[in-house]
Amino acid sequence: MSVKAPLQIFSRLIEGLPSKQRKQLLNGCEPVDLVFGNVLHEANQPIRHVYFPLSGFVSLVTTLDGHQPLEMGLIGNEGMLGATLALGIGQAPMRAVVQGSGSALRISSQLFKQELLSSPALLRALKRYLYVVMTQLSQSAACTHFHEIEPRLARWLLMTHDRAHADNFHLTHEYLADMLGVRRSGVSIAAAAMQARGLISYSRGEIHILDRAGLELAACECYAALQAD
Amino acid sequence: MSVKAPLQIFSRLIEGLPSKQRKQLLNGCEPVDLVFGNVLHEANQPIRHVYFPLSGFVSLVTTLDGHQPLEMGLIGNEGMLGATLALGIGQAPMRAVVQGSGSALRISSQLFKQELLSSPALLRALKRYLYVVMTQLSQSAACTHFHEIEPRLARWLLMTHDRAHADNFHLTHEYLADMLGVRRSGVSIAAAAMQARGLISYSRGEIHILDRAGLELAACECYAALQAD
DNA sequence: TGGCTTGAGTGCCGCAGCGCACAGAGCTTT
DNA sequence: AAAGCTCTGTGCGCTGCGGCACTCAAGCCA
Repeated sequence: MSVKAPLQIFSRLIEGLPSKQRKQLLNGCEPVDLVFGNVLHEANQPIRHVYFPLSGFVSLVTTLDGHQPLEMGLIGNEGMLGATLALGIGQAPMRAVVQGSGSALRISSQLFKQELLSSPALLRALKRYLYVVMTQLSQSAACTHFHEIEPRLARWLLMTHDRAHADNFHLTHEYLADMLGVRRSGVSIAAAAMQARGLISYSRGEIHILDRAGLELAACECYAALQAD
Repeated sequence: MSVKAPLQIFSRLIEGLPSKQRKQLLNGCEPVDLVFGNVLHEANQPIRHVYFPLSGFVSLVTTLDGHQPLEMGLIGNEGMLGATLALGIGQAPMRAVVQGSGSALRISSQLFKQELLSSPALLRALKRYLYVVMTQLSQSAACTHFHEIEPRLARWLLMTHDRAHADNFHLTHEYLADMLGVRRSGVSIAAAAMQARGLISYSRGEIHILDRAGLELAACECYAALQAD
C-alpha cells in the first residue's frame, strides 16, 4: 500500500481514456507547476483553465461570511479541477488552493469544452467524477459535524499522504486548523497526541508520516468510506 | 413575498421547458402522493423513479455510522429528485425522505433517460440544477459546522416554509433535531426562544410561522445565500 | 551577534451543545 | 375514567472547542 512509484506520476482520469482521445486531450494540455498557496479557481468566478494534478494537490474550500475557511475536498492525481464544465457551467463552485506543491497538466476551458464534445469517454469520466465529488461532499459534511478533531486530523493527513506521494510535507498547524475549521491550538493538541503515539512527527511545519497503519486506526471511518469512491 | 397561490402548484423545473418538450415529459409522468416519512430513494441504491415535487417536499439526508442522520438538502417544487441520472448514474447519492406530505409528479428512470436524450432543454436544466445542488451542499456543510442551533433552525423553518406553501406544518422537535444533527432538547430550547419572541408557535408537532420577516432576521445569512441559487 | 518572524506549546476562562433523565401536558385508546 | 403514548420543558454534569494571550524555540535577516 505504501509502495510508491515516484518517477511515473500520471493523472488517473486521463489515463483511463482510450488512447486516441487521451492523446488528443494531452495535445491541448500544458504542464504547469503547482505552487503552494496559489489560487487556481475562485468561488463563483469563471474557470480559465482545467487542471489535472499529477504530483501536486489542491484543496477546495468554502468560506462563510466572517468565518475561517473550511475544506470541502482534496484533489490529487485521482481527480481534476473544473469538472463542472461537463455541466456546461463555466464557474467554479468553490475556491481551489494549491495545498501541496507539485505539477499538473492544464488546458484552457475553451479547448477543454471542445474535447468534451469530441470525446465521449472524457465526458463519461467527468460525469462519474462529478457524482463521486457529490457523495464526498455530503460524507465530509457529516464528518465535519459529528467527528472530533483528532480523528478528522488523522483522516486528513491520510488523504494528503495519498496525494502527496511522499511521507513528508509542509503544513503548519495554522493551516491545518483552517482546513478542519477549528482553532490552531486545537490542532496543536491533537497533533501532539498523535506525535506522542509515534504516528507522526513534525517540526516547524514539516510533517512526517511515521506510522500509516496507526493513522488509519486513529482516523474516523470516513477515510475508508471516501476511499471506496 | 408571502402571497401564495395554493391552487396552482407546479414544478418550476418542468415549467421552464419549451412547451413541446414539456408536454412530452409530462406524458411520461404520473401524479403521486408524497406521504410524510416515505423513503423515495435510498442511498447507493438504484433510482426507480424520478420525482418532481409539486406541493410536497423531500429532504436529502446522510447517515454516518452510529450517528443520527443529518440533512443535506431540501427539495420542493423548485427542484427534483434523481438529477444524477443526467450524469448517467442510476444511483441515489443520499437517502430521500418525504418531509412534507403533498403531491409530486414522477416518471420511471427508464422513460426519463429517454426524455433526456430527446430534450436538450431538459438536460440543460438538470445540469444547471446539479450545479446548484453542489454549491448548496458546500454552503450548508459550512453552515452546519459554524452556525449555532437557533439561526440554523430559523433558516430551516424558512426553507420549509418556502416549500410547504403554507404557514403551518407538522414537525416534532425530535424530527427537527435529526435534520439539524443536534439533540432534541437543543431544538426545544431554540424553538422556545423563537416562540417567546413571537416568531413561531407550536404545539405537539404543529408548527405555525407567525412572523416570517422576524425569522429571516433570526436566520443565518445562509438562508439568503441559498435563496440566490 | 542580535533582533525579527514564524511555528508551536500551554493555560485559562467561558460556553454551546451533548448525554441522560425525569416530569408534566395533551391526545388517544380501551 | 383510567391508562398509555407522544411531545415538550427542564435540569445537571460533562466536555470539546472557541477566544485569547503569553511563552518559547527555531530559522531568517541584517
